[in-house]
Amino acid sequence: MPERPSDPHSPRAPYMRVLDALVAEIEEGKYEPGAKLPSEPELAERFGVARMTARRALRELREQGIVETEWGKGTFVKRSD
Amino acid sequence: MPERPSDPHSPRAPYMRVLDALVAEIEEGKYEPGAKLPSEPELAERFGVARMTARRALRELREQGIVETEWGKGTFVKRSD
Amino acid sequence: MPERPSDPHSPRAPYMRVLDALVAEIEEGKYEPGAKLPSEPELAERFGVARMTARRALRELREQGIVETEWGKGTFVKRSD
Amino acid sequence: MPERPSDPHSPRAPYMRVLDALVAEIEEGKYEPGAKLPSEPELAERFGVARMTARRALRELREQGIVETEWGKGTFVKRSD
DNA sequence: GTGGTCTAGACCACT
DNA sequence: GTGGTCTAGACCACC
Repeated sequence: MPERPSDPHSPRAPYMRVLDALVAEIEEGKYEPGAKLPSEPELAERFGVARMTARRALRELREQGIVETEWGKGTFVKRSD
Repeated sequence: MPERPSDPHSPRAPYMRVLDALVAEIEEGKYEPGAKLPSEPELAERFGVARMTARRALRELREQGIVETEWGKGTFVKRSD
Repeated sequence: MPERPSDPHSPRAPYMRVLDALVAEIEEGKYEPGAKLPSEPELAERFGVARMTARRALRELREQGIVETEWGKGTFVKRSD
Repeated sequence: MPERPSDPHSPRAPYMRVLDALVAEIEEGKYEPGAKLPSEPELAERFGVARMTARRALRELREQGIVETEWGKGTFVKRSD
């Protein structure tokens, strides 16, 4: 449950828009546990942001324990939810 | 299977982990001058990395003058330390 | 299935046994045009030969224009049969 | 797509083809001292090789002291020729 | 957006 | 059966 409504009145960093969208899609089950998220370039293009921004969103997801990243392979939704 | 093939948060890149381990073992005398190091596939399996990563560590050892590589034979600890 | 029985009386180089078997399988359609042949280690194990022997058979197939090899990818049955 | 990504029968490995071409262009003055070489992905596409192969050629140029690489910026022809 | 590192797998050249 | 090179793609650290 997103306790983070994207309030257009409160300035919100672009990476949070990506983050929120990914969190929502994971919760909706679009990306099931174990599934691979889109690559950084794909996320960047899809959300119309710089690659750094996509990376930052993924890092946030990682630090929140929602996904796991494996070098050279990709970023995956954690199974141990 | 290695539980965590490589931790992106680790302060040292995977190839440095392999490098450090080999340097330590050579210094400890596990591999004496003239001795043959394990083959690249063996190192890869032992450290849970791709062969290219094992190769990267061996290249570093070679450039540091610690080992010598002979085509089709293997990598050996240098005698002229 | 092998229409080229390996006659123990006529001395036949080991690589030719592999070669004959592969030619037969390609003609039988086991490997269709564009299909990937087994890798060198796989052929070596399957026929109980050294890897060099498997390689030599593949090279022969290549020189006969039956297959094409792409570096880093594999060996494939030619489409322009 | 490149018609023949790399010919295994070629006397020179693919990375040497890239290396030779770059050396020639630098000597011809196409890239003057201080100039930036094309990026790795660009070289890879131009020569029809994998990025690692383009990198291999650049590494050779670097070790020969012909170019310098700056992190996150690019590879440049050395001024102190 | 670059160069740096990594995965996983293939074939090549040589001993 | 080793080290050498290659493919095709990923993420990382830095500018």
